[in-house]
This record gives sequence, C-alpha cells and structure tokens, in this order.
Amino acid sequence: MQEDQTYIQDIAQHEGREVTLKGWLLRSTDKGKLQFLMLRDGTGFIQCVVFQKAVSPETFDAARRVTQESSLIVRGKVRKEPRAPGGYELDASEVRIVQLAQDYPITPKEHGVDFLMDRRHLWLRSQSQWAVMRVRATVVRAIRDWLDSHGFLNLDTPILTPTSCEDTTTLFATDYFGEPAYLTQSGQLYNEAHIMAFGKVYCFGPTFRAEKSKTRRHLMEFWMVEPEMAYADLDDCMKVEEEFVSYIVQTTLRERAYELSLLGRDTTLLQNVTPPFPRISYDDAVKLLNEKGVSIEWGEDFGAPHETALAESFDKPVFVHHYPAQCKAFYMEVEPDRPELSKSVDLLAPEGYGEIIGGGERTASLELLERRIAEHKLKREAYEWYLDLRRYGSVPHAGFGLGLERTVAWICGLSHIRETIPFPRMLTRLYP
RNA sequence: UCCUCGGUAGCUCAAUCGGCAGAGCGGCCGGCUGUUAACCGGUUGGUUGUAGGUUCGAGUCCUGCCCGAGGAGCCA
Repeated sequence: MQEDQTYIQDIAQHEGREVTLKGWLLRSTDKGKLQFLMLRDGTGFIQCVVFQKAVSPETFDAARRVTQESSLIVRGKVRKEPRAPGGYELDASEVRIVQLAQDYPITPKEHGVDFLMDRRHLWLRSQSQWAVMRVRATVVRAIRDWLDSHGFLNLDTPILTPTSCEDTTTLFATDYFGEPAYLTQSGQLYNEAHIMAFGKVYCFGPTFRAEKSKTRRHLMEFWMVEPEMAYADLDDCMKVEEEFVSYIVQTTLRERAYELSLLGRDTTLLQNVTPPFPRISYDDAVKLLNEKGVSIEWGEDFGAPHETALAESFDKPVFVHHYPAQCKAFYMEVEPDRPELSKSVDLLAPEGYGEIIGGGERTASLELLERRIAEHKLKREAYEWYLDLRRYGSVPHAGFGLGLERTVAWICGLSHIRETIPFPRMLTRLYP
C-alpha cells in the first residue's frame, strides 16, 4: 500500500507539520552542503531544502544525485518562507529517488518550437504548459457551468458524418464499411434537430478541418462548443454570447490568477470583459476599416489584418453582425429588408486574437433553404433530414460556435494556438 | 497551395571577401548554507539537413530534394 501523500496545492493547510510529497524534480540548485530541490507533483510547485547536517548520508546523497525530471518522494516539515517561490518551503528529512532520469532533453534554457513540439509529451511538464492546461480545464468547466445553469441541455453530435455541415471547408475522409464517412467539422445541423426536441442545447467536442491552414490561429483538430436555441433571433444570440464569454473570462481570472501570472499575462484588458459588448454592422465595419486605411470592398470577407484592425478600435470583444450572405454558410437567415445580408454575427477578440465565435440566426424557411442548397451545389438527398426540420414545426432559431483553443490562447495571451491543447494536430504534425 | 526566412555540438546561436569548426548553456569532475534559467574552476562535445556541381580550397557560391518557422488565403 502506498503511504499517505500530501498534494502541494494543499500545502498551506499543513504548515508546521511533517508531510510526504510525491512528484518529480523540476530543477535543483547545488550549493554544496545545501541542496534546493524544486518539486512538482501536478498540483503545484514547492522548493525542498536539504541541509547536509540535518539528514542522513543516504538522503543527502539522493538529493545531490537527483536529476531533472527524476521521480522522487520527499518527506519533510512545511514552513512558511518568504524567500521561497510560492511562499512555503519543505525542510526535507528524507529524500527517496523512485527513478533516476537520465539526460532529460528539455532544459530550463531556451528551446525552439520544433524541438519542443517533437517532445510535446515531455514539454507538458513545464511550468508554462502546466499553467495553460489548467486554464484550459477551467475554461471548459466555465463553459459547461454557464450553459448547464442557463437551461441548455448538453447533447453531443456525431463525429462520423455522411456529409459536410458547411460547404466551404475540406473534410477528413475515412472508410465506413465501404462507404465514405467524414470527420465532423461542426455539430450545427444536428444541433438544429436537437433544439426542435429539447429547446436549448449545446454540443461540445472535437471538430476537424482538413484545411491547409498554416497560421497561429489554426489546428486541424480543435474543440468547439456550439449552443443552439429554438425561438431565438440574432439579437438573442448576441445577448447570450456576451454573457457567456464574460462569465468564462471572469471565472478564469478569479480561479486561475496564479497560472496567468506564471504566464506573465497582463490581465488589465481581460478585467474589462463584461456585458454589453460593442456591436458594429458589417456595413459600418467596412467604412471604419477604409477610414483606418485598411482597404476592403463591400462584399469581401474579413481577413486576419481586417479583424485585427477592427478589434483594435474597441477595448472589449466586438460583435460584427450582418455580413453579406455570400460570405456565410448556406443555412444563414437573411435580413428581410436587405436580402443580400445574412443575420450572422462574429465575435472578435481584442489584442489580435481574431474571431472566437461565429454564429447567427438560421433560416426557418424551407423554400430559402432548398434554394441555397441548390446554389451551393450540395447534394440535396443528403440534406433531406435537415429539410424535415423546416417541414415539421419550423421556428426562428439561432446559435453559435466558440473555438475553445482560440479562447484559451486569448485568455493566456499566447502567440500561437498550438500550446492550448495537449497534443495539437497541425498541417505538418501528427506526432506525438 | 503561395510568399519570405531558416537548417552548424544534446540545446540556443556565431563563423568577416570562399581560407585552421567557435561560444554560452547542458552533461561530467571539483568548490560553495539561500539558490530562483545560481555562481566559480576544469572537462566533454561536430557526417555543418540531403544529393550533386563550381573551385587549389565550400558551413559560406550554384542546382534539385527534405524538414522547419513567420505570413497570406480559409476559418473557430
């Protein structure tokens, strides 16, 4: 039987007491007769101090020999220590090496992206990655908490699908007992079936896009939460989005302040993320961009430089609504007075993080949907079930998709999305 | 897919006009009772991505290929 273990996250409750910590060596400093061991156990970090005079020769020898990322068990007394990182220190009485690691490749010094990505399974042990993953987990929980407590039923959608949800992007194909099947790129269409049965729903899972995108904002496999609401319009959609995103950001700021500080994140702008968010129409956004010298023609979709320039004009996430219908998916509702506009809305994050949400009102009209499917040259027979949703009790409805990794990158202030998921799937990387 | 930049020690990089392959870190040995990516002394460490070519001589110049990074398009 394993002996009792204390977790570093609870260390303050054990001040003055003898505890056993089990973990790995993050780094150490050899001062001769004094050894500093920075121990991590997955829940946190603590410095263990080993004085030669205070311990057995075996323990001191173990403390002197232990290498970076060796697994070890340390017994000692918890002491408040302002000189130590974290404020607490362990006066070690016993150090036992579980396994002595040889030549751990990731040193505390600088490394290149390729080197680290090749060793992603080890890189995850570093402090910065530990902080990011804990933020990610909190963002996931905040997403579920908010939706669960606002009447949304979690109902997941299939990952293997017979057709595309949107016509614009590329699909990963696989063999389904002799038939082609595709990895989902959105749960959207199935969500629309769900709301007609359950009212307000969300799906939350991995989605796949075989786009040959090689940017700081793209992964081939990413996680998306997609809420969808029956009897909701574009305005309802924006209200939900701003409450939802504000809750996610404020919860993370409150619960992950330590992790964000490890990442060196300046949270000043994040404190600002409270409802309401500014709203700008596509028409006005085009005008604003041209005034700012970022030229764009009406009817073009925004690229990364446009999104960045727009977001720079506001100190909060900003809604851009009523994009030209030609820029958006076939199922988008159109504005009755101006049928060239879709009732769509994107949410652009500040600081150049770009679009974190895309969504809007879906068309309730069978006739418009049939026309759009034909215009987009989609296989009509694949969408018969979807058209049924308009035949039997069609209602106005709206929803959106929030990209988890982009949201985490924004909150953490990361320059690339690849660090926001444990094992990113990128254009040229499927390993490890 | 396109544009730009890059590939030299385990890592991060340097190498002048084409002329002896270098440094810091890491590792190893030694020293140090307050280190935070410690410091001090010593030591170890090379098929210069790859295949050709030019040259008395190529890390350096030329051509093909491979790999990576940044950006674009597309999107969350």
